[in-house]
Amino acid sequence: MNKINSACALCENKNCFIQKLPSQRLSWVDAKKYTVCFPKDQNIFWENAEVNGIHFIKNGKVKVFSSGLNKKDKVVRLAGDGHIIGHRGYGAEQYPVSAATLSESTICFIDNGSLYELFMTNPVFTYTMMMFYSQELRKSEQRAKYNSQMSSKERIIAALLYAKETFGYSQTDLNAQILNVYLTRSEIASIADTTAEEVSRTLTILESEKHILKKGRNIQLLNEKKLLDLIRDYGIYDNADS
Amino acid sequence: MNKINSACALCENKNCFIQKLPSQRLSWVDAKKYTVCFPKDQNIFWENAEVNGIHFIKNGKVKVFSSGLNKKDKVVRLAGDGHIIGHRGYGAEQYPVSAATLSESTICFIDNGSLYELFMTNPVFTYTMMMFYSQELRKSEQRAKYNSQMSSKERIIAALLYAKETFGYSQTDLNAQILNVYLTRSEIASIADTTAEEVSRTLTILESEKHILKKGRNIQLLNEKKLLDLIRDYGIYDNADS
DNA sequence: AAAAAGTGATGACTAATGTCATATATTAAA
DNA sequence: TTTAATATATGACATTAGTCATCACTTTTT
Repeated sequence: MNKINSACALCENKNCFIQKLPSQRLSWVDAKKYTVCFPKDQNIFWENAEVNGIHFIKNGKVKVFSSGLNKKDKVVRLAGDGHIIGHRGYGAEQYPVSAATLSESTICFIDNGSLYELFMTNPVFTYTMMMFYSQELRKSEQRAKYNSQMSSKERIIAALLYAKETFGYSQTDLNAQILNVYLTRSEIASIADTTAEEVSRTLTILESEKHILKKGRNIQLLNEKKLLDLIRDYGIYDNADS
Repeated sequence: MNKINSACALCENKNCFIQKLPSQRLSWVDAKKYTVCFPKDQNIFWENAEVNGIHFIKNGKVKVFSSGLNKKDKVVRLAGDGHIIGHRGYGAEQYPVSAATLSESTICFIDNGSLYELFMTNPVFTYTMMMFYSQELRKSEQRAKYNSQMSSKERIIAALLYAKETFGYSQTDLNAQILNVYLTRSEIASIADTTAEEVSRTLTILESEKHILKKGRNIQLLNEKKLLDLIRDYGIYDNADS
């Protein structure tokens, strides 16, 4: 967790939201931001903690989740390079969710005050940010819709494709389409709104149907298009863009 | 559907978002907006139609819904006086949802171009709007969370309380807490992510438990607090504000 | 290497809730 | 008013998916 600030202008991550600011503004951000490298499986912020700003993922893998009372945690979102986290809390007193790293991750933080200054002086930036929220809202409700209409099997497939969408395939073995993230059965279950047992069973079925291959802790998607076809009726990826 | 424009400055609805603009800006809006009175059960906009702007409910009752393929429509949101509709679509090509009136409603419309001008020249307005989106996102995910953790009975109670939250009680009989909106069993089911039959059954049970009273087409909440207690564990109304 | 902790797979069982069928109200239309 | 159309209530049944229990397999710790 060392502070490792560097100049936004030189940042290799051009998907970052901050890059949408006028370039002369970037050095101002450099002075305000706070960049930290988190090891794997570390909380970035906690549900119900005070909201102090927004986090920008320079690189890494993050899950955003909220805790049910009796039941297990619910993974609300996966986020990777260039994505924002903590924006759900922005404008509220406390975070409605927690965030934790799924792998070592470098994350930049900008505090509320600095953000407000940016928002007040850069209408296009603010507008872009607002459009991002609008899009997130659409996605959230899209997901709510298919959660209520899909079978557990379909939701599990959707969760696998979502993980692929967010983190892509492993770069070590480019030909094999191996998900570039390790998620426990419980975590997949949580994304897919079901139980770990159901995920185990379903993955076994999907493997027997030659849709996936379980490779140790990792999952290979043998035919992404076919998987997509199994759930396409719901129009999930119609307005996908992240 | 007559155009019935009037001055925003004189509008009795002070909850409207437009009222957050500097007062000298309101007459500018007057020239741009388009106010229409819709009869009951009329579509305001359609899913997949081109998005041309945002609608502001001056007064009335509206449901926002999206159509599943095989299954029935899903009610995404209820909206009343002062609420915005169509903001989900803003920034996208097409509306992800439809909106229809549940009662006669007067609705003001502002086109994309005018909105953009407002957003570029009124940072506080834009910021407020962004915070609204942020809040809607929190609510949407809060709802997704409890949809996945509550029983159907609890979700139906939550739907009733949501209708109360949005439209309040009937003004004709102030002492009786009669929901100020008529929703079919199917519509309630759609809000509560269940079936019309389950709603019928559950309402009968809730009546036998003296929590509600079915009065013809309307529903009376006999003890709102008790109903709230039945679902409070989920923290649904913790950050409620609409 | 052995032990312990965590994770995954799978069978048996249960409970919740969706589906279907039918009867009954209620509202709208003829 | 009669008829038709729509909405609601309720029973019987089917099915999905959750729960519990057990075993096997991995990874980490000692």
